[in-house]
Amino acid sequence: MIDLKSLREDPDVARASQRARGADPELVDQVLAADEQRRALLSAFENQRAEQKQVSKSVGKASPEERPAVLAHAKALAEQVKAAEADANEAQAELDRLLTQLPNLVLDGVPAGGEDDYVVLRTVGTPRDFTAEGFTPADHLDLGQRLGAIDTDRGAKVSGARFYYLTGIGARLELALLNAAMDKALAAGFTPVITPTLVKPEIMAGTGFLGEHAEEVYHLPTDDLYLVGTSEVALAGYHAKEILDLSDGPKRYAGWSACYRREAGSYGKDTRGIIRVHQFHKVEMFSYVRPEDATAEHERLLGWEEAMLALVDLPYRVIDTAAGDLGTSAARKFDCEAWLPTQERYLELTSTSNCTTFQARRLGIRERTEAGNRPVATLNGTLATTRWIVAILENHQLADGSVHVPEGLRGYLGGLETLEPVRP
RNA sequence: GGAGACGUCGCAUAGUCUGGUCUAGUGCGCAUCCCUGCUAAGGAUGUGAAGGGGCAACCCUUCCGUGGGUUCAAAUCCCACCGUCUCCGCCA
Repeated sequence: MIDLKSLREDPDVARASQRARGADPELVDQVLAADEQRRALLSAFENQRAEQKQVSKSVGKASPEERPAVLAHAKALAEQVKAAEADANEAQAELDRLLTQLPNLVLDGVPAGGEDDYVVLRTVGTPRDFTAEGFTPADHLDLGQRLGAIDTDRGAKVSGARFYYLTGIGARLELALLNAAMDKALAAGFTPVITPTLVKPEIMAGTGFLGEHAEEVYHLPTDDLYLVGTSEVALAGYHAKEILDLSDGPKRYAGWSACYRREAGSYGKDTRGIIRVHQFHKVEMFSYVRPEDATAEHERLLGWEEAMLALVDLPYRVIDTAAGDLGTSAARKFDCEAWLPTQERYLELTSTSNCTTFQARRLGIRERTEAGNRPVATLNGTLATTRWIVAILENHQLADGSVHVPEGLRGYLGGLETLEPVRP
């Protein structure tokens, strides 16, 4: 949710933001109109209510002779107030409805346009030349099956398409990755957290995932709970309705959780292997910072992501996501994409978003300052996910189907240097 | 799953039976000031949140776990839900 007061003062910023996202700038004016309506009806209600309270109070003091007249007056007022309140509530609901449709304001410098209008900030590392090495790389599923690491057939048998088992070295590899990520986070001063993965509607809505992309989220109607698509949700909700003290610097949490995504609307996309799945694990960084520190924190989160990519020795690029491809809550987003040899394309491995005060305002997360309480800024970023296994297997494979273990991970795999196939 | 108790302004607590003077009292804590010749004691004032109006001083509305209801009027009465605790049952 964006700030109504600043929207009133300077609606052009919001209109420009909407245009950059390829969204409708008209929505801004609808919000402003609804706000005006709401304030008018609210004032009317409050004035009537104040009068009613006065009259009501005088009932007790009235003499027996006056009482019937006063009571009648009070009764009439009560009717009016009830109607006025209903009108004011309706106007408030309409404003809320419109306001929650408005996504966060994009920051200056974010490229305008849609999914393909990203800007490449840098490219790090060099993809291997498999032609020069004299063999055709196998894809991650072939490699994973030969290593006895990935079993998508049984995943489909038990749970359906886009489910999988990680077995043997596959399971160990995921634990190694996530443990490495947790260690990195710990070293950077994050508090490790294992989060709930089922959350209440208000938390899911507060993080902005029930807007346009509500279809992506699993919902359990019997209990009215949502399965999180990332621990960002639970970590954003962690301090909901709290007033924080950020005088000692940002509050940083590293969440470890399973993540669930319906992948609605991605039929036929990335159907092979474990690139796009309904359930995976992730270590996620989450920061609560003062609004003026958000941009610097965003750079720091990106830095820690790149350090993780360096640890597993993958070639990647960093992109500045275009406005139209930002989530509802994000004001800016950087993705790190690793090179995927068999598809000759880059694959998103991490994503870090600066949500400015958007989530905090919805969730009621504030900090106390001299000038009063104000919403904080929230940011998130990926440190590792199950998907990283895809890039690690493909980029570090050898001609015989074995896989070289990047040095940074060996300590988490009992010193193992090579993953050996268990079948041809 | 069954039975019961409880949920009040940072913390503690009064108020709920018997609806109106609750504009929610008191203590602690905190802040500012005063007094005091001293690592003490005392005194005064202030002390939450959200929203609205006003150039401003300031005023108004809402909030007593949440949401409904009864009533001219609800912290107080009724209903549902949530949470905490105790006991019993069941089970890891």
